Amino acid sequence: MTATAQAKYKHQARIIKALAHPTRLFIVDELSHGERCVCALRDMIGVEMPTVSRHLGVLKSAGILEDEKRGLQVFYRLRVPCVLNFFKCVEAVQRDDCKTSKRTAVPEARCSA
Amino acid sequence: MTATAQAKYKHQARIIKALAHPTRLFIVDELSHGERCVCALRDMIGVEMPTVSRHLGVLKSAGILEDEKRGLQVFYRLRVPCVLNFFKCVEAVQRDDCKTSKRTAVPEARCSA
DNA sequence: ACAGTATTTAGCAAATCAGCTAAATACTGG
DNA sequence: CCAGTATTTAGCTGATTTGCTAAATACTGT
Repeated sequence: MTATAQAKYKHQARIIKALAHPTRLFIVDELSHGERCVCALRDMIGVEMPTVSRHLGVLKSAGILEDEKRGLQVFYRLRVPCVLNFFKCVEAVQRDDCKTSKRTAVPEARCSA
Repeated sequence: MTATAQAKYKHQARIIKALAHPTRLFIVDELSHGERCVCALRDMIGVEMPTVSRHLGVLKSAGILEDEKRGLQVFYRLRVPCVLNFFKCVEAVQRDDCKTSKRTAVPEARCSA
């Protein structure tokens, strides 16, 4: 593996790693319905504010979210909605279908994410 | 967040976390071209065999890879090819486009992963 | 300016992860 | 069965991550 390839995978891993946490997946899922302030997310998730803030920071610095301060509150929203499609593929992994094998006549449409 | 929702996100996070490492991304990318034995991957990656084996184990137990032993060698292949589409979306995050904003006339096709 | 609210930053302890070496396991050929 | 090769498992150390509390920062309304 060349040095440039290694740098590429490292950068990509950082983005995927930002999604690799239950709380952050919930946040992304929730923000797919529209922007939310930190306090609203904290109420839904049920952890302390600093913890939510840190998770949001991870997603933001990965480039997945963007924020906007309005008054006292900071609102976060999805910056790159295509991450929602990750869910479809993850479900495919869970369902045990969408395999390479030809014998399963699984419609590729369901596995496109 | 309900207990069942929490369990769902936890399981999904485990799958995504399996992909969240440069070496494992390389492995997935490489296996998109066909099955490979552990020794071939080790040569390409340049780390010790046990390390490669561990990475493969992580991907396998997440349900992303499957393996088949033939003689002395173990061959790994993608079990759920849709994970390859992750790369497209990750590139979109890197490119800074595919945003929610309407002003960028970005074709959604490129952002579908 | 002050008091109060929303958020972030700092710093700590527990848990998890990544790579290594050494040892165990699985298979092949003689 | 024995020697040799491919792979996995165990066990260690250092680095990273997570969630917490306490403190700092940013803004609003009076």
